[in-house]
Amino acid sequence: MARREATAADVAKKAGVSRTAVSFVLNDKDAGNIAPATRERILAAAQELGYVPHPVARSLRTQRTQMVGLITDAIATSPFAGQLLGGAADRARERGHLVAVFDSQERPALEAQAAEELRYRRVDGLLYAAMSLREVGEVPGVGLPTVLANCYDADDAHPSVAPDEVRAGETVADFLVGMGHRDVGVLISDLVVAGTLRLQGLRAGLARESLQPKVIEHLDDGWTIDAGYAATMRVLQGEDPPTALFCVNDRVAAGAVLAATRLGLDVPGDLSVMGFDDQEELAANFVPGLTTMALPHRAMGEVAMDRLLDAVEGISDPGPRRLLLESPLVQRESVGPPR
Amino acid sequence: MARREATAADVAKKAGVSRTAVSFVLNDKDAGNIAPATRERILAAAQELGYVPHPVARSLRTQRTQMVGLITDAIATSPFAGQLLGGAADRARERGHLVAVFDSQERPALEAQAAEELRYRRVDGLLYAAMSLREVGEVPGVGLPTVLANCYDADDAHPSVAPDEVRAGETVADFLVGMGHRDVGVLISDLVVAGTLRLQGLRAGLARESLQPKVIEHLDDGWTIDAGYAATMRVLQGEDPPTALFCVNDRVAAGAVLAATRLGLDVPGDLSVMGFDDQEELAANFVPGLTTMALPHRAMGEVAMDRLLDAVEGISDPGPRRLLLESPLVQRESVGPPR
DNA sequence: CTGAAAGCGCTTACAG
DNA sequence: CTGAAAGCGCTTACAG
Repeated sequence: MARREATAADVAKKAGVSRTAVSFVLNDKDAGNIAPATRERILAAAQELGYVPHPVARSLRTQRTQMVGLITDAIATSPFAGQLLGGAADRARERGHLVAVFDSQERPALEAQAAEELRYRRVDGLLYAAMSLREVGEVPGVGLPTVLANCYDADDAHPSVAPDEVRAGETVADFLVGMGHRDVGVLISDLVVAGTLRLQGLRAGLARESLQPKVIEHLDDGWTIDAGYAATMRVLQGEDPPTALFCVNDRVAAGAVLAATRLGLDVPGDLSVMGFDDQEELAANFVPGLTTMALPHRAMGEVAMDRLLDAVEGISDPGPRRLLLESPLVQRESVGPPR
Repeated sequence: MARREATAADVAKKAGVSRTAVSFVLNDKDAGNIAPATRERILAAAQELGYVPHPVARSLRTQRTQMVGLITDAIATSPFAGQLLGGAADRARERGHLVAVFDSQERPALEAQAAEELRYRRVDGLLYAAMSLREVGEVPGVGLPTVLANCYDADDAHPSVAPDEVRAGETVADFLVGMGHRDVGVLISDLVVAGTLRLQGLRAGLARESLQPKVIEHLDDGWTIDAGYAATMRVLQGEDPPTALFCVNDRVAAGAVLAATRLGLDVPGDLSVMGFDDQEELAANFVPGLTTMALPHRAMGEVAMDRLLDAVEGISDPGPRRLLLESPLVQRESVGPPR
């Protein structure tokens, strides 16, 4: 442990060459410059000494840290943060970059501060990840390559990756109609832009069959279990309730199932409940299991990181500024044909 | 933007001093070495040029990166990852350190690889965070200061921070007994060590009142909503069911409420349900809201990071190797007096 | 084909 | 009280 790590100089000495030669060979810049025999000698020496270039020294020289910053608004509270972050971190590691994480805890002032701190640390690029889809205002770009995940800026100044929420809404409409439903209720609030887009898609899908939502019940505050519960109670106690309920997310859907259960109704026999998000530990494990749209959280993280590293490495990005990813439908037990 | 950032040399020139003097003043090492007037001149010049020392260059010189690595086993899937990670990252930032995150995705092989990669990157220390309490085997320490959060190694080779699960179990027992319950059922599995400890605490607490668990129902597989649902169905359909159910976590408790509801029972009127974890978006928003033990996830992250940075900075740590944190009881609506 | 030298930007013994 | 110099470990134009 006290033993000093080997440096390029040690390798050079052992191989009987200059440090230049060592650097060339280890960075594969030796094309036609180093004799094959010398090359072998250097490689052997490096291997024997367990030599790996010192990344800090290299960074100082190359002006690259092989490190990107990830700024997120709510890592602490979102059930999805993990997937997006995991996807981004995995991809970064595969491409030789470290990920430094900052959580602004929904305080925008901290975001600017985080960007500044990361720029000062000389990260190579910045990834902004929002935990619920939204349009962001000013992005503190601070002159670094920047990509947005699960959010976008109004003028598409930065490349972004987000789910195709409208398309997902259409998929839900097609699915419910295909199942035989014509009376579809909606539990929603437009607090978050994703809600508006999902409803827009649902409407478009229903419209193709000359249908429209039967009731649209506004959630009290937030997309929570209890808000879904309360809204469902109102819908089911109204007259001529719908046969299917489109819920803006899985927590609201869970609340809907809970309410129906409390009223002695069977899901999906008496009421089909459609969720959204395929939330970890919730959708698959509810009783009945929730049929839902699985948002591509991990893929968003991966694709966004790829776009960012492409920019960092100067690879041109021919994709659209705002890239929309599709969501797969996950069929479980909470949706069935109407009775 | 094309403008080069100011360096210490620029500041020195502007202030008419040497780079040595600049470094001394900016690092507060000028005690009795630099004339006050000179000091002022240097500070003014630095301010004017917006000079901040280049962290990479500093790292190369000081052999410190002001960066710690956080290795976690399941950031992607745990609802708690965020709080722990957020607490740790916040504290690190306050103390001038960046946090590089690695997710091993429950593949132990990746953990060793992550530790190796982080050592290579010259992080100053390593924090291991497990998403459910467990005893870890070999910790790839790789010779760096290392602290464990929400886990510990058998021989306490590294400092660790974890919740006092036994104590929490006792608290639950006291609470339920104080509420008037004498027939307490338990929904548990010993898949995770926390379950065993919680039950141990509950037993100890009940024993003080000469009571013991009335039924102990083993969960099918995992601490999930559906497992809690199935176990509760078995308990409630048995003869002479308990008046209160101690659930090993909030998801199991949610399943218990769901099952009771499906049987037409009222919670807490007919059955009190006690959860564990105060899980984000679940405990507070279930109907009824879950009474539960709030594990100190954020505090664990903060305390673990503090212990780590103390070690990195050579501050002696007088605390116990294995530090146990208390969990507060959060009272909501799912527990009441028995009828 | 190969190596001596400069330089990335900083900190810190050391000499005055 | 102050500054010249070495050195952290690397990469890369440049000269041979």
